[in-house]
Amino acid sequence: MSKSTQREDHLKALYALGGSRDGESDWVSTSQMAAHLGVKPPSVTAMVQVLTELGWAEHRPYHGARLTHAGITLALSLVRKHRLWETFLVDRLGFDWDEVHDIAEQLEHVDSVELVERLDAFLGHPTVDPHGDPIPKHDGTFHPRHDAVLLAQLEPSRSCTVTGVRGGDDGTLSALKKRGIGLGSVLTGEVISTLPAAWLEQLWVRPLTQTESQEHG
Amino acid sequence: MSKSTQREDHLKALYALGGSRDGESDWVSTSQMAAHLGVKPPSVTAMVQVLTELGWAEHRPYHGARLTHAGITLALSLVRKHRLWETFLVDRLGFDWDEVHDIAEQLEHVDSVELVERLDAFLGHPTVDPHGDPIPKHDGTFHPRHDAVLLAQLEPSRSCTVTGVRGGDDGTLSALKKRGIGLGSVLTGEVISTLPAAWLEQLWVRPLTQTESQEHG
DNA sequence: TGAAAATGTTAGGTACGCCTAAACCTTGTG
DNA sequence: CACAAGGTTTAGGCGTACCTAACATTTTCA
Repeated sequence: MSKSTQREDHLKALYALGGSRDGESDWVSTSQMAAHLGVKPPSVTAMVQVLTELGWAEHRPYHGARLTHAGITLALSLVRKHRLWETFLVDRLGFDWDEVHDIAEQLEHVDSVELVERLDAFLGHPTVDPHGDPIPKHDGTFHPRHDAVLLAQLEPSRSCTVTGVRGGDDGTLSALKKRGIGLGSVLTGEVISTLPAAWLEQLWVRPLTQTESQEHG
Repeated sequence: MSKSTQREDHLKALYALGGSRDGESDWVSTSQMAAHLGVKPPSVTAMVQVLTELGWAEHRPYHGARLTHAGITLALSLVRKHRLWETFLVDRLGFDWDEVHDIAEQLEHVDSVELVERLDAFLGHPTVDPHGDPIPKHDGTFHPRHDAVLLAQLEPSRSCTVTGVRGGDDGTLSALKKRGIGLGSVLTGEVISTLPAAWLEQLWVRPLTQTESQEHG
């Protein structure tokens, strides 16, 4: 595809690993990025230097890199594209939520602003993607996530329903599916205690109300 | 995008210029391809040699190149993808038919067989794209084109309706739109005589029956 | 605190796809 | 039938993005 596909991938890695709390992105090491992207650290160093020249990242040698404001804005537009395409693939084409990441990865690099906006409208301006992750709006802001907390933060033995999966690489997603867990699944206290500990930091859930809990025993 | 995007583009150029009558493709010169693709002839020579090694084309130095059977099959699957995406863009996202070529060009390089088949089903297994061009089936065969002939082959002063546009680069398409001509437009003898001669070889039309003609004077 | 271990960057090399310039057919015409 | 004009291929280079190996820095902990 286009020349800038790799730049975009590195930008996204920087966002995926460094996040953006209050418009500031965290420092990320080049080897972290390398692992995330499946390339070797020297390649990342080189690309980070390009991103720096473009004003999308800053690089402190031997310490790491992080996105600038301009970089965050750009990364959010990529995330937006990615999640809109995932929504299309699942809601309209009937893919399972654990199959769509790689395809969306390719679709998100298609270069057309008009396309993204029309896709958004076609999908009815969705606020979350099939993994429950929020879809950034055109201006880069998010729809607020209502009552969701990470499973790890839930009071012990409280029942809840799954509203999202953080990160969401296809490996984890199909593992979840094997256990019969998807968006909207109800998890009771007993079930939760049988889950791999790693998942506690990956599952977004909404605590069930008293009434809802009774329905599920 | 992926490494093979350029190979695919050269393959498509070979198909676009060499066609495929009864499973045989015509010889095409490298400079023709170069002009079509917007690159210089030596680049085409190099790529044609790659396609030859892959078994998708044969190359007679100083004479030209043409697709093998395997190459035709592959080219048809690209054409299929391209036309399905164009159909999606126009029918579902509401683009005009003269805006979609470049976007479809990018979408068609997304690598997923499953995606194409689901898209096809989602669109209701369309047989022609928004330009009226037939969409190859999964097995590489075409739905037969019913009564269509090129405008140049129409009996003089016979009225007809437009069923397709051959080639269909966006320049010609928007010129057509400016004249108010689209799929289904009715052309009378007088109107036809005012059209640029080049279009006579580009417009697929279906002659109107007696009854239909009377409705349009 | 001062190595050893871990991590990060620079150097040098490969593959791909493009370019220009030079060498090479093929062909049409005198 | 030779040779000029045209198009085609080969030769040599450039930019991107990747790699491995060598070098530099930071961190860790004896």
